[in-house]
Order: sequence, then C-alpha cells, then structure tokens
Amino acid sequence: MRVYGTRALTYEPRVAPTPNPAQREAVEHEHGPLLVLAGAGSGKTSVVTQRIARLIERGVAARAILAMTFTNKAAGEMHERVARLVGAKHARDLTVSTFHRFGLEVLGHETRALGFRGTSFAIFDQADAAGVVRELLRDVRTGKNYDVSAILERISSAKNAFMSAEDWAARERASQGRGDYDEITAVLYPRYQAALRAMQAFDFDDLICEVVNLWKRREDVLVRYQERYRFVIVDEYQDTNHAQLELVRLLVQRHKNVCVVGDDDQAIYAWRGADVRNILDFEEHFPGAKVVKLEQNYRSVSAVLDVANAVLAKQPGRRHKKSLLATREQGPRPEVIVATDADVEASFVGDQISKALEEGGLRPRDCAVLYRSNLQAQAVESALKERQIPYRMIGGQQFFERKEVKDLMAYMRLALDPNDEMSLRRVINYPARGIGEVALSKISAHATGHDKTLWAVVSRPHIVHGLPAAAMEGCRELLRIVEGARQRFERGESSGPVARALADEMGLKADVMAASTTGQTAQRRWGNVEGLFAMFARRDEQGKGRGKDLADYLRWLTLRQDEQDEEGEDKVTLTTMHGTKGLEYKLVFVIGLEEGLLPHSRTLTERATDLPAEGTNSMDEERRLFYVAVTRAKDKLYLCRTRARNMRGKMVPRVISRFLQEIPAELYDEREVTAPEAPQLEKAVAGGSAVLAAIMNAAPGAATGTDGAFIPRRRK
DNA sequence: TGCTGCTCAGTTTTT
DNA sequence: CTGAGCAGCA
Repeated sequence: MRVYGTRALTYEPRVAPTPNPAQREAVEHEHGPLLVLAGAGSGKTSVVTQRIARLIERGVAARAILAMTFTNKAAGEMHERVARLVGAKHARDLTVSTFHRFGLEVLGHETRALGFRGTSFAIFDQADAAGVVRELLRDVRTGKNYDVSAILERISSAKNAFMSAEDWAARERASQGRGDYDEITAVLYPRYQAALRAMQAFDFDDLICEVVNLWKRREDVLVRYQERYRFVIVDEYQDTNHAQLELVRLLVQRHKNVCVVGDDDQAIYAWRGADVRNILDFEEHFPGAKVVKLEQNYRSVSAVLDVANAVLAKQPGRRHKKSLLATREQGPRPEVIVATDADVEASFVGDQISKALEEGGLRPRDCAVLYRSNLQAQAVESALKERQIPYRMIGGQQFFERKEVKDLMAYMRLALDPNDEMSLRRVINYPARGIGEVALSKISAHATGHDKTLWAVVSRPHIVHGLPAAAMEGCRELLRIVEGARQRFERGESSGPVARALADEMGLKADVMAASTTGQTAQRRWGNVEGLFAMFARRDEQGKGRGKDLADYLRWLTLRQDEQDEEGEDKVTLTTMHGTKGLEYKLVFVIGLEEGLLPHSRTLTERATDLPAEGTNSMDEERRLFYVAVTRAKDKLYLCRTRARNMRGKMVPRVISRFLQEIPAELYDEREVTAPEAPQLEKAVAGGSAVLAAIMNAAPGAATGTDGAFIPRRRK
C-alpha cells in the first residue's frame, strides 16, 4: 500500500485480475467466429494470450495457430507473453505476425505462382512510392503542382478496395467534378502499378492485396494456407482495412475459427484506410459469430473513467455500446489546467513531473505527455531538458526512414544484389558524382532499349551513346565502391565491417556533416549511422551477418520500424495521442485541448487533397482520439489548454476544445496557470515524503506562481 | 550538374 | 517560423 497524499488516498496496486466471466468466455471459446469487444484497459492482451495458451493446452498444434497484429512490437510482445504461458517449445511453432510480414512471407514463398523471374522482389516504403509517383507526375507534365501524398492516398484506397484502374476511372467519370485529384489518380494509378511490377516491387498495400489476389486466383494455394492455419486471431481489429478483411475472410473460410479482438470506440485510423465497419459488421461477415464484451476496466481510477465515459456519452450512433465499469477506487480528481501560453503549459508539465519524481515516488517511466501534433512536443522537450528529466519521444521520423540510414542500406543491398534497381537509383548519384537527371535517363533508356539491367549498363558506361565524361567517371566510381563491398563479402567479411568500409569509401560522414546546418543535427545524424553499424554488429555476432540471411534481413527491415530505442528505459514518454494506443501510465498529461488542435483544423475545413472516407466522420474520430488519450491514465490525469499560442510566428488566442467543454464540470477541478511554479518554495514548505499530495491533490491555485519568478525560456 | 534563394504549406502513421 | 521542393543561375 502506498500513501499518496495527506488525505491518505491509498492506491491498491493493481491485482492481476482473475478472469471475470466475460474474459473466461472469450478464453474458453473454441470453434467458430468470435468477436471480443474489449474496452480500454479491460485486460485484452491477457485474454488473447490466455486464449492461445488454452487452445494449445487443449491439444491444438501451435503451428496451426496464427495471430495477426499491426506492429512488430505488438507481435513481439504477444509472442513473449504466450511463451511465458506455454513454454518456449510450443511458442516456437506458433505464428505471431503483422499483416504485412505475413503477406511478405506468403508472397516470398509463392514467387513462382506470381510469375516472377527469380525469387527476389523489392518492397517500397512510403518514400520510395512517393518517388515513383513524383517521377510519373513529371512525365505527364500537367503543369500543376500536385500533392504527391494525396495521390498516393487515393491509389492506396483504390487498391485496398480492389478497384482496378478502369474501376477508378469509371467511378471518376460517374461522379464527375470530384476534383483534380481523382482525375490525376485515374491517370497515374495504372502507370504506378506498372512501374512497380516492372521493377519487381511491391508497396505495403500490395503485400496484403496481392496475397488476396493470388488466393482468389489459385484455390490450390489458398487451401494450403487454410489447412495450415486452422485458428486465426486478429488483434486491434478496428484498425483493419478492407483488404485485410478479405485476407482474413479467405483464410478462415474453411474452418471458420476466427477470433477478432478490438474496440470500435478506439477506432482512430480511418484516415489511413482503416474501416471501422469491419468490426461493426463482423456478425454479418462471419455468420454465427459469438460476441463477448469486456467492460470491466482494471487500469484507471474511477474518477478518470468518469471523464472517459463522459467523452463517449456525446458520441452519436455507437453500434456496439459499451461502458467502462470501474474496478478500482475513486482516486484523485482529474485537473483541467488553463495556461497562458504553450511555454507556460510546458513548464507546468515539467514542474508537475519533477515533483512527482522527487516527492511522489513515481519513476519517469510512469509519466506521459500526450499531444495531437508532433509540433507540440518541442516546448515540452525543452521544459524537460531544463529540468534534466529524462524523456523519450515516440513517433516523428522513424529510424529506417532517415535519409542517411536509407542511403547506407541501399549500398548494402546493392553490394549483395546489384540488380536491385530501386537501391541503385537511390544512390547512383549519392554522394553527387556527376550523374544527374539527364545522364540517368540516358543510362536508363539504354538499359530498356537493349534489354539490359540498369546495373549492367552502369558497369560498362562507355556503351551509352553521348554520356558525358563526368557521368562516365561517376559510374566507374560507383562501380568501384560497390565492387569493393561485394569482394569484402566474398572474402567472408560480415555486415558490420562491410558497412563501415562502404560508408568510408563513399564519404558518408563528410556528406552527413556537410548537409547538416548545425553541429547538433550533424552529430545526431552521424549517430544514426553509428546505430546502423551497431545493429549490423549485433547480427554478425549471431552469425547472421552475410549471405541470404543478411539479404532477407535487409528486405525485412523495410517493414520494421525503429529497433533502436530500448524498451523499458526509465524515461518520461512524449507521444502523440495516436502513438499511445495500448499503453498506460500512472500520470498522464493531455496538452493542447483547444479547437484547431483537437479537433484538428484539418478536420474542420475540407481540402481538395482530402480523401473522403466512406462511412466515417472525422469529427467522431477526433473525439475517440481524445477518449483514447484519457483512458491511458491509471492514477492521475491532467487536461491542459492554453489561452494563446504562437502559431506560424503569430500569437493567436485559443478557444477551449469542444470535447473538453462537454465534460461535466463536477468531474474535475480547474485551475489557471499564469507562470511556471517555483518548486524550491514548495519543497521548503512541504518536505518529507508524504507530499505527493502536491502533485496529486494540490489545492487549486496553491501552486500558481505569482512571485514573478517567470523567466521566459530561450527558444533555440 | 549543383547550389541558392524563393514559394508555399503546415495532422495523425504502421507497414 | 520552419522545411521541403522547385526554378533559375553559375
């Protein structure tokens, strides 16, 4: 038992919940479709893992079970938790995979059925795909400045709906005047798809869609997978898109043992193609489905749950109505903080965390700051830095999307397989070596014209008619670098040393330094490269640093986000509301609860680039996002907003978020914060260990600094 | 070819 | 106020 304040508010540590009747029902269910509606904090993960364990216990072969998640992290965690229940031996046979990884695996095994030459294909990430579209756009020469990502969004949505280029064009014609973007997409979609196939490449959507297409075309292939995976479990089902539904539907058609777990109240990804109707209409998609609702919340104190339920109370037309039932005590009241501006808001957060750490017995990892947009992180970052509080930021640009990392990876791929055209194109003129747009198109044209690979032409640049001497020299330079690395591999060197040699040879360090405006960014970016070296070194130690192992790994890395930051580091978490799903913290700050941030201005005003999503309402989605944020808090919740905020260089007055406005005032305490607090003062008065009250239950106004101690922070 | 300066836009993001 | 992308010049 821990005393959290002068009012002797006591928090029982969360007891591992013995399964309640609903949970037990979900765990014990064996055959036929099952929908588990799992409210926030209702013990979803434990139900899923126990269910898998139970199946194995009842004699289902582990290799017949397939669990699908969205992120590698979730897959890893699930696998680990099942392993703890059933032992490593069974766990090894179990398949826990992301949708995309699964798709990759299937396509990799079926290259013959796909009619590919050889067994290798490339995976294009967002940036690669954008590059293709940008290039196609140049070819078409529209004279207009199209937003590439808006086009990609449309291509993606067409693919996931299994619309062919003709379907799209037909729809575009039928609903004429739908705008330039539908029109240009109709032009580019077929070209984009053709370009990918020509390069023997798949984008992320293809990894799902092409599996479905293959299975539809080749019953014999489908049957193999149906026979293999007789029990299928899908996590975060509310995030699935149409293609993923089709994949699942085909896979379980025969045995019908499909269990999906999700929460329609936490559907926040419609903007990237998730279709909440998948979970709403599950019973129609899978007739005879059993439905189990998990409504007992084991995470949050009831004062927090009251706010969460109030947020959803205004949500119109919920299909699967659930409410969160508290199992914990009342707890401290959530607080609404009104700060003068974003810096004051950030300082307040910093001060409260600082107190919680010094006097409240909390660890940094118990605290999180949630915001709508990554931009908001900056003020909080400096506030925490100033107070020397360790933090980690989730989101922002991912490690493997960083340019310097991608460049070096492309060289590594090229050294293993010079016919990897995408990688070649990426680095053919990086670092700059005189092969510009003109030279590249000459080389490229020669390759297509003489039915040679791009690499074959680069290897013998003199055969290209009219290629400038500089470009020819550049080709030889590239050849020398890649050849050198290839030979190192042949001599038996493993990935770590080869990567270092490559970086050396091409002068990566010099380029990274030169391309960075400040010493700090240079340091950070070179640090990323060092991180990549370290990653290769780790693989080398495991004996997986060369040959096919390495090639497979490099390909798979395209599907893999940051492997860098250590799980379980003792740091405060800074993340977007989207990035926080599935996580929980004792102390949570939700900041920037203002119109224009939440709901975000982009949901308030429509744009030509926006892709209207069917059957969804973005305002409702913003509300659910708020709900997700609120339900992360276990013990104490702060809801913060500002009166004015510096936006695009101007101070702008701010209006309270409609979602915050809707919460009945009796559910929280409110206070105004005009200047950062003076923690020293607090400490002098309070002292001792029982002062957690300061953060948990401070009397309104008590901590508001009025002594003018506010020194504006310098912004770098 | 490659750099500089201008213009424009400015969510969320996993794979 | 920033950063990305492009046009125009060296």
